[in-house]
Amino acid sequence: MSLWRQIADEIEQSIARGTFQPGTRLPGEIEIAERFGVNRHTVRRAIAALAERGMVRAERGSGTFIEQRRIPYPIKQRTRFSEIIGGAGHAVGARLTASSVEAADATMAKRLKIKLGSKLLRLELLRHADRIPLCAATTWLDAHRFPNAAAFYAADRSITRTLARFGVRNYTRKSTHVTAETAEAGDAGLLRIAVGRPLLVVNSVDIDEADTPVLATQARFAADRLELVIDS
Amino acid sequence: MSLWRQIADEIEQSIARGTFQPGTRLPGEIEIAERFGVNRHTVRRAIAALAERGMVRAERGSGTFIEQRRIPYPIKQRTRFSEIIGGAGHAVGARLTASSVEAADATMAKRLKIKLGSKLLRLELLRHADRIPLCAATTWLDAHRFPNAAAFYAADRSITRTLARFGVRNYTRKSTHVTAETAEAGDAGLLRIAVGRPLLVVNSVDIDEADTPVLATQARFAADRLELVIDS
DNA sequence: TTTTATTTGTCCGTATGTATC
DNA sequence: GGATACATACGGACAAATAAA
Repeated sequence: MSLWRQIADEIEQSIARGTFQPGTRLPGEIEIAERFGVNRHTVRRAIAALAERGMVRAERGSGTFIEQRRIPYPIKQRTRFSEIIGGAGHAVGARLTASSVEAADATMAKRLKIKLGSKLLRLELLRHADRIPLCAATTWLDAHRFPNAAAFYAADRSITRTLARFGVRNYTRKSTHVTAETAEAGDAGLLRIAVGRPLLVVNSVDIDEADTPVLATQARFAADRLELVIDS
Repeated sequence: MSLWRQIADEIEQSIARGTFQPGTRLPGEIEIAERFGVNRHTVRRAIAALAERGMVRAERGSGTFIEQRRIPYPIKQRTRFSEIIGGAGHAVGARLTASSVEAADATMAKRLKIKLGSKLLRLELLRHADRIPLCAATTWLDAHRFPNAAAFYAADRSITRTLARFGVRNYTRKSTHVTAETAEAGDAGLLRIAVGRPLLVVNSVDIDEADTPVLATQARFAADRLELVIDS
C-alpha cells in the first residue's frame, strides 16, 4: 500500500477517534511530514485525498481544518432520497426489510384521507449511501389503490418507480414534521449505531397531482451521519 | 424533590421512552398509586401537572389518555420564537443564562462573513413556553456592529427588539440546518430533561435587508416537547 | 497601518518501481 | 529484452493568502 494512503488512513482514524476534533486545525504539512518521516508532498497527497472526500478543508495561509461532515439532506417540495443522495455523488442503496398489511388507525386515516380501519400496506425500508445505512423508513400506502406494491417495490427498489406503475407520474411533499428520538434496539441494529444514539424523525405526507395523499412516511435518520437543510 | 414531581417525571419519561404510547390509556390512578406505593391523591397531583402541560388528557369515567402533542414550530423565512410560540397561545419567556465575548473561529467567521479572530458576542438564552423550557440557544453577534448588546438584551428580552436598537428593522432566515444530538448535563439541567434525551439542534443564520449576516444561532430544542414543521 | 512569519498552493526537476505493449 | 506510460516519492523554490506582531 502506498505511503500517502497509509498516512491518509492514519489521519482519518485520528479524526474518528477524536484525537483531532472537528472544527480544529490539523498540524501543518511540514509537521505531519516530520512526524511520519516523509516528504511534505507525500503528506499533501494524503490530505488532498481527505479533502476530496470532504473530511478536511484546506485554507491557504491559515491551515487545514477538520470538517464535521454530516451529509446535507435538503427538504423541498420534491424530496427523493435517491435523487438527493445520489446527486451528491454517493452510491445509493435501499432494502425492503419488512412489509405487512394493517388497518388504518385514526392518525393514519386522517393523514392519508382514507376511512378508519381501511387496509394499509406498510413497507419498512432501509436506505444507505456508500454502503453506510442512513435511514430506516416506514412507508404507508393505501392497499386498495396500490395492490401488491410490496412485490413491485422489491423489484423496482424505488418508491417513485413503484408508484409510476400505478399511474402516479409525480408526487410532491405536502407536510413535513421533524422531531428527534433516541434509537431503540431495532433501528439501532438496522442503522448500525449504538442504542441511545440520536435519530432525526421526519414524518411526511406526499400528494399526487390531484392533491390526493398517496404516501405517508416516517423516516428515521441516523443524526450522526446527516443533517436536514431547509431551503427557503 | 417532591414525590408527585418524581412520579410525574417517571410517567413523562415512560411516555418519552415509548412505554406508554400516544393515544393509549394510562393505567388507572389506583394502579399507579399501588405501583409507586403512594396515595392516590399524590398520583392525581402528578397527573394534573402533566395534564396542565398538555401531555395527558383525563376523561372522567373513562381514563387518562396520552396526548404527547408536540408543540408545532414552523420554520419559515421569518422565524421568531416569541411570535411562533406566543401566537399559538402559549406564555412565552426567555432568560439570558450567560454571555461572553470570544474570538471568531473559522466556522463562525465564515458563517457571519467576518474576519477570523474578530470579536463575537455570545449570548446563551433559555426560552420557555408556559413556564416549561423548550429551547436552549446560543446566539452569536458581531461585537463591533452590536456593542453592548448583552446589556440591551437583558432589558429587552428579545433579539428582535435588541437588534432594532441598532437599526436592524427586519431580518430573515438565510440558512437552516437541522440535526439531532443527545443532551449533556448542561443542556439537560437547563431544559429540565434527563441526560441522554434527544435534542433537535437547529443551526441558522439570519441576514438583514442588505443581505449581511447579523445572527448565527444554534438552538437546542427538547425534542420531546416540540416538532419542527417545514412549510413549503 | 505596516511588517514579518507562517501556511498552503503551484511549479520545477529527479529518481524508482510497476505494468503494458 | 526494450520502450513507454504511469504512479509514487523526494527535494527545492517561490507565490499567495493569512495571522500575528
